Amino acid sequence: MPELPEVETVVRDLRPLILDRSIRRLRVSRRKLRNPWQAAWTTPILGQRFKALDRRGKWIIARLDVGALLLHLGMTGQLTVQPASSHSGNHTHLRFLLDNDCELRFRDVRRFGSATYFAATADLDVHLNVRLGPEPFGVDADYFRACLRSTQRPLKAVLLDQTVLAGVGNIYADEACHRAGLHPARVGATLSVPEVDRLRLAVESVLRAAIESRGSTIRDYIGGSGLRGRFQDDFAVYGRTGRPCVRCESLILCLRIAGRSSHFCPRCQPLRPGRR
DNA sequence: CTGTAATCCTGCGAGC
DNA sequence: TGCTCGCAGGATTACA
Repeated sequence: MPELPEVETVVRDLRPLILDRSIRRLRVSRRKLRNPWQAAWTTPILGQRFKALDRRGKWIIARLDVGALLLHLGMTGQLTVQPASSHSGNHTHLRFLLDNDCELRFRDVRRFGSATYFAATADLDVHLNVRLGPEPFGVDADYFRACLRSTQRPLKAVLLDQTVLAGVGNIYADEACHRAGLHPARVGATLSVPEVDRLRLAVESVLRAAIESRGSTIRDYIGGSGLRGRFQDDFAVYGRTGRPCVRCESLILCLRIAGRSSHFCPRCQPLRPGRR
């Protein structure tokens, strides 16, 4: 669920709520996340303070005095700070009690999320760098052109590939293709240089706009302070199958591309490059 | 090597 | 109303 704009919003929300706060206690549910929390990680983090909160792609890095926590929200993850006395919903898997009687809570219905403690931040950097390409802002034009020129995969698959760009998911891949006027099934290598450049700028602009709106809430997503996002109101194609294109009024179609539902306007985003 | 499909999990809406 | 089916924002692995 959460893609880059949602994760960025969570991180921004949480910074003033947890930085320089120490961890008094950690409670772990018995249900296992994708990477089950190891009992051996609990004692080392007790008493430590949150020193920084960063985002890399869709990953959240909470740096402690020693080492760091690496979190991923998966499809339904929620990371919030609430008074420790308040009711924590079901599927709350981690509860970090802070020194101000608030709790940092990790809730995840589908349990596709993960939380890991790295005692050595060098290990964490390696872990991230082998999985992730550059952040999708200010991307080098030659790099992105090379990524597309060398592949037979559809655009949709390239945009979802975290080793090409870190942070784009299904929603923003579709929205970026629409902004660029490119069909999501177009094969990467068939794009002209201006088309590739258009796509790179479209990705950047849609992500910036979504961050401005605190991300998109379809169902589960909430920010670190519990607020919903607003960008779902600005979707041009995602989840708008059968409704008119906001630009040309053609009906939005939905196809399965690269294993994911992909929404596009057949007129604004022709599969065969015609005049446009 | 490159690209696609199955897998992990729960909840919800559509359709019968 | 109640049931089953298919699908959902992600990442990893296993396979063609």
